[in-house]
Parts: sequence; C-alpha cells; structure tokens
Amino acid sequence: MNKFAAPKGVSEYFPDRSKYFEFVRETLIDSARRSGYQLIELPVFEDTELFARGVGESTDVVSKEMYTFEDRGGRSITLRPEGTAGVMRSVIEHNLDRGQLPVKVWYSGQFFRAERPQLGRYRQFYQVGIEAIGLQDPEIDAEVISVADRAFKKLGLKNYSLEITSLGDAPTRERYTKDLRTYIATLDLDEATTQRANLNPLRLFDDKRDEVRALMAGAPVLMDYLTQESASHFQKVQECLNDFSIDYSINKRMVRGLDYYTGTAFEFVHNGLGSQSGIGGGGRYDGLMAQLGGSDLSGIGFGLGVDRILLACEAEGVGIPQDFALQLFIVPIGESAKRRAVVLAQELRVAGFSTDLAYGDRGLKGAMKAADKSGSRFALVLGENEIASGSAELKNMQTGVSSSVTLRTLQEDLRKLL
RNA sequence: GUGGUCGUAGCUCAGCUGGUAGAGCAUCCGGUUGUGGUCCGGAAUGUCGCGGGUUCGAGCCCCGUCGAUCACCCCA
Repeated sequence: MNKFAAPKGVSEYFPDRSKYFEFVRETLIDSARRSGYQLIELPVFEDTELFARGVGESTDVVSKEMYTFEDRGGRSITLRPEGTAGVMRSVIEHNLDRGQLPVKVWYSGQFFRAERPQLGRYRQFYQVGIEAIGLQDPEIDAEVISVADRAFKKLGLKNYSLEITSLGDAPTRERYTKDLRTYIATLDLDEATTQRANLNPLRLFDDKRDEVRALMAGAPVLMDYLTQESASHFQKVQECLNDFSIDYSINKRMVRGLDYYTGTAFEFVHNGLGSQSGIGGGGRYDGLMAQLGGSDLSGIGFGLGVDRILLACEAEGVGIPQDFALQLFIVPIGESAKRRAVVLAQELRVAGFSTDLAYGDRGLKGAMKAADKSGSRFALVLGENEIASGSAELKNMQTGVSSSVTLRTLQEDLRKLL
C-alpha cells in the first residue's frame, strides 16, 4: 500500500524541531500575556461573507487564495486566511465591547491561504496575534508594536527591522488614491502591471523591478496627504516608540495586503529569509467593526508568522533556553530498581518535575545513552545498592559530575540544582 | 497562478559517456559483569518520489504526474 503524504504546502513540526516551534510560539504568547492580553479561542472556519466584507474583495487574499467550500447545509464556508475578521465577528456577536475598553485579546492557531508554497510560505501556516479594540490613543499603537518587539528580543533575534507608516483615514486614502491613479495613467506600463494597478494602485510601490521602481519614484506619497489629526497621531506613536527604545524606520511606501488598515501600519522584516521576509505585521483598522455591523469602535492589532519566526531563529542560530529541557531522567539497574523507578518518576512528576525514565531492558550503558538522548539535565542512577541504603546517584549530564543523594530529600535537592 | 532547479537508506548526499546501488551521520549489537556525550569493531536498512515510454539492459535518456525548492505574484 502506498504511504500517505501530507497535502501540498503544509509544514509539520515533530521531534526534535517541534520543541523549537513550541518555544517560539510560547515566547510570543507570553509577551502578549505580559501586556494584559487575554486568550480568545475562535473557529478556524467562518462564513465566507465575513472575509469578503472584512478583508476586502479586491485583495489577493480574498479574490484568489481562500479555501472556500460548501458545507452540508449548503452554506459557503471559508478556512480563515487571517485573524482579525474573526475576532471582530466574535466581539460583535458576544457584545464583548460592552464592558471596559479597550478589549485586549490574543489568539494563536492555523491559518489558510491557497498560494504556491515556498520556504516560509505555506498553505496552512501558524500565527500568533493580538487585537486591542476600542481605544484610539496613540499609546496603544505603540503598545501593540512593543508586544511583538519584546517577543523578538526575548527570543534573541537581532537581524530584523521594524517599518512603520500611516495610511490615513478613509477619506484621505480616497483623495490620495485618486491622485495616484492619475499619476500611474501617465506611465508606460505593460498590461499585467496596469491591471494590477487598476485593482490596487498602491501595489506598484511593491514591484521588485528596477524600471517600475524608477517610474514610481516620482509618484505622490500618501503621507503628504495626511490630515492634521492623522499626522499628529502618527507623531505621537513615534515618540512613544522612542520612549520604549524601539528602533524603527518610516516606510512611506509600505503596502499592506488587507483592505481594512487605516492610520498606523507596521511590518517586521527579517533579513535572513529570502523573499518571504515578513515575520509579522499589523496596524489600525478603525472602520472595520462598524463595517461588519458592530458599533463604530477603533482597533489595532498584529499577526506574527510563527513558521517564519522559527526559520529566522534557526537562521540566526538562536538557542532554546534550559528550562525547556527535560529535568530528570531515571536510570534503573535491575528488576526491583525498575519498579521503584516507575513509582519514583510518578512522584516527581506529581511534584512538578519533568521526568522520564529508561524503559525496556537495554542495560546500564543503553539506559545512560537514552538519558543522554533525552536531553535531560540530570540523570538519576538507581541500583539495588542505592535502594538498599535509600539513596541514588545524581549525575549532571552537562558536566558529567555525579554525587550521592538520599531519596528522601531528592525533591529539595533537585529544586536547589535546577 | 507563471517560469527555473531538484527528488537515491531515518538525515545529508555520492553514483563516470545507460550495465539492476554507495559514504558519512543516526539506529542496533559488542569492546567496558554498574555509567552517556570521545574512540574502535560489527550489523541492519532502499519498490533510486510515482506512472508510463525508449533499450538486450534505466538511478542515469524521453513523457506525464506528485512533492520540495528558487524567482515572480502575494504575504505571516
């Protein structure tokens, strides 16, 4: 029988790399928790219309990358391509905005886009995101950015940068887009590019060809169109980032893939990932909630790509901290020791120590090898002699130094050492 | 979705102008009857991605297909 294979474009994480994935994800989530964000757990599929209206029909994400199917009741369902629309739906549906504002939530999980796969670009990918809803203060913009930045620094990443911009409010963008279209109409572009420009003129700023870049150099810049209010908001965001000692650069030509962004927008880019360099991005979406039928509250959030951040960590050789390793591995010698070891391991686990032990009958050498492979920080050698005297040999697997411990005080001793 | 490259042992790869497969690492056993990560010896492991074609003969050539990867597109 033929072996089954995973569907095209999915990434899987299994030992030993899964530990690394887990470390990255938990670090990102931890940063959100430390800023007061609380978990919101949502479905991975939603009414297709939610994304069409929320994300925007003109975006590539909606027009050609969604996993859409009909369920058994004939409803059109779509696997979520991004997180914000679903969060908005849930906030509106359950009136989460009725209480104190802002509502601050984080989420994590799988997202789906039917693109041609590449390293760091998968059809099922993993994001950690946060949303802060119902507060317009520029300080919250900086806070959201800081959650991501703190997480990256905690991971030990260095080779990344933050770009920020302001997209202005809806009327501003309308005025600007009109001028931009007028400008583009004067350019000599090939058919495909013209079509792209018609769909969304901002996209031309992202073109990688030098000719197009040169042509676009003379284009009007959105930031020159900002209202007094938007400009001052953006100014305050920058001051706040300065206060936080977060480095950034202003990218006046940033293009975001989703239609709902207004005002502050940002992107984290890693320099060691080839063309899939975006490791996270987000921004304000002040009209979105009203557009989806809720009250007219502002919002800001981000999505971080865990798959790509993991790749970035590997590219930079970022290591996993010790507290992710197994703490103790028990090596029993002989039948009666084995029975004692099973119970001892259970006691230690109950007491909160991560513990594993050598099963089977591989002999001491084999069991020590297993202890080594487990990555455990300590090995506890438990033989007939030791049991008779109520003791055991505790070996530090890094230094190779071992000492005798009494089983009765083992837990206290471990606590001191770990 | 468009174009290029690649697909051989669990992993990384070698395999000359077509003559039915090899290395290193990992695994297991032993050197060491109570000590891993070093060293030495030994063993096991493959429908050469899959399907078809050309040929006396295909890992190698041709076609298709699936997958990965790179660039574009797009983005996390």
